[in-house]
Amino acid sequence: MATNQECALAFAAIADLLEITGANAFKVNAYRKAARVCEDESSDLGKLARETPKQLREIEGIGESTAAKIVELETTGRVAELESLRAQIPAGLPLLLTLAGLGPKTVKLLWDEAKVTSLAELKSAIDSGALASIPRMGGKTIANLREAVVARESAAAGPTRYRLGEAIPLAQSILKRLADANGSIRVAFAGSARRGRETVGDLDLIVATTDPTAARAAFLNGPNIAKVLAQGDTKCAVQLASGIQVDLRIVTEAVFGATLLYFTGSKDHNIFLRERAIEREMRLNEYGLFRNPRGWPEGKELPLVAATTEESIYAALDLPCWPPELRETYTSDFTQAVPRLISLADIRAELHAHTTASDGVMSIRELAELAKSRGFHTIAVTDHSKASAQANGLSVERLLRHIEAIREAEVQVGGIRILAGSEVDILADGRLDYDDATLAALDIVVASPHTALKQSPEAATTRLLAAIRHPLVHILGHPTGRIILGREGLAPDMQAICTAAAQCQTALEINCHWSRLDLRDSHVRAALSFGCLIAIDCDIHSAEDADNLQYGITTARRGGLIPDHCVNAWTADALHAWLGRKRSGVRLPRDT
DNA sequence: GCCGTTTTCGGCCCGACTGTTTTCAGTCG
Repeated sequence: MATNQECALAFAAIADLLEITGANAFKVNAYRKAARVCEDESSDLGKLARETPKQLREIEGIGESTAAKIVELETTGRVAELESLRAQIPAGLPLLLTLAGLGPKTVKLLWDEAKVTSLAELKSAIDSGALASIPRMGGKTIANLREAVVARESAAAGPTRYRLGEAIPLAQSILKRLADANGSIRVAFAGSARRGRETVGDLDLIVATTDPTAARAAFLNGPNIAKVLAQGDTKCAVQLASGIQVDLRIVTEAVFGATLLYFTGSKDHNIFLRERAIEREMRLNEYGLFRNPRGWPEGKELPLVAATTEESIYAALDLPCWPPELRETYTSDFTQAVPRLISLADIRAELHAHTTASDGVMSIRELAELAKSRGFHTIAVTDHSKASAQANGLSVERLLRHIEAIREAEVQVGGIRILAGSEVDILADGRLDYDDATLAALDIVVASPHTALKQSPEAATTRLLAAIRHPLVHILGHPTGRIILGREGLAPDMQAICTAAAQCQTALEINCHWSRLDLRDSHVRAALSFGCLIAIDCDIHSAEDADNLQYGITTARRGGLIPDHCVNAWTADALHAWLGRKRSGVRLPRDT
């Protein structure tokens, strides 16, 4: 079965190979866009290809040819065009495209003129001096190539990505230095980090300043810079010792919004905006939106329409101001009304937290005080169940004593509801780690998979459905168990999961830790389309985990979540009524 | 290859920086 990721990889590979052959650039772009769209698509492309292939064409960026290739991949496991391209082009060439500063034109040049077909051959061609006679191969270019080869050899295979929770603190520390520089007025990070993608390839920073020289110096003289990649008047780029590339744009305050808009992207959103500007006889670039009437004299300055804020530019284009998290291809229509997305301020309860009773570092009281300080009306204490022995999971006897301690703490702390709960393991076969009588003694049950995370999609689906349909379970915790850039986790049939979760009113969790973000954004979109409830929880083990809420919120916003569908955003009455419904003996579907 | 109140052809976003060049091609975002 072809996964969305496999479809994306196939299209990206076709794009790379076509590019090396010198194919039409728009055709190459179309394949690249198809790859991006496949990666972000929330429905299962393989399933669509099997059952309703016509629906593939309804996806923006998927046309007749790419839809046929998805069907081909699903039914035959291969794409003939990709195999044909691979037969024509040496297998080592696409890797060369990942070298810094090396693009398709140069790869083709090296292949044609120096018979370079692999990284090893490139290296020996550099060392032997064979490149010197090739047009446009000066000393500087060859030296840069040598450096890029060394960098590629020392790095792991493929380009490195960084998780959101690793990248954003880094961005903020550099922004602080820029904000402190003489003349600074505004600073911001943009790019995929601002859009909230779960991993980012680089960081894009913007500073509005009256003293560009000071901003530039503050940036280039920062700590941990391994290499300066570019240093112009308005644009600088460095590579940090950790490997991540950081780009900086230096602008005036008057154009800050236009620059922020442009560098936030996505690429596809920018193209949409610029095309919309053209339709209205305007031009959009990173310096602003300009009137561009037909017949305007060449070279004469265009009249400015808007530039200082993103809002003013969207307004001048007759568009609602789109939140960064939705500026992606999966927003099918940017002219529609913007949903009132959930935000940090909406969250009023934390429903997944651990204490020293299992593997947390805080006491019940400390947890409760932390939750109060955030203005929450409810905190749930959900320590691990007995199967999680590595996390000091609680036996039934310990759990019962823990419940008493929670009741006492609630009285002592005051001013906040402290729920007695458990993060109960979903065993590999779908049974829960406590019996029903024990679970019934709790106020809230979060059921999560922790082991057997490599089981088949079919087994995972059966397992998770059993937990979702269990009348005593409120929340399915980190449903796939994936670790970003670490492990794939379970791959259940999300359609079946969402259908059951909506029917049973069992909430699906977005686990806020930046290494999890599970559900992921595309799963949130799918879940909402089925009418599911969503929980956004920090899975608190220590106080700083509470700060991960921002990443869960960003993921929720990328999924289009509105407060009504998030149990953590409900009033205390609404939340406790929902929790109580599953404790009141109301029959819930278990076998459908 | 995709797309469509200029639709089945003919467009397709726009600019900065680098290096190799004397006016521009390639890469990148």
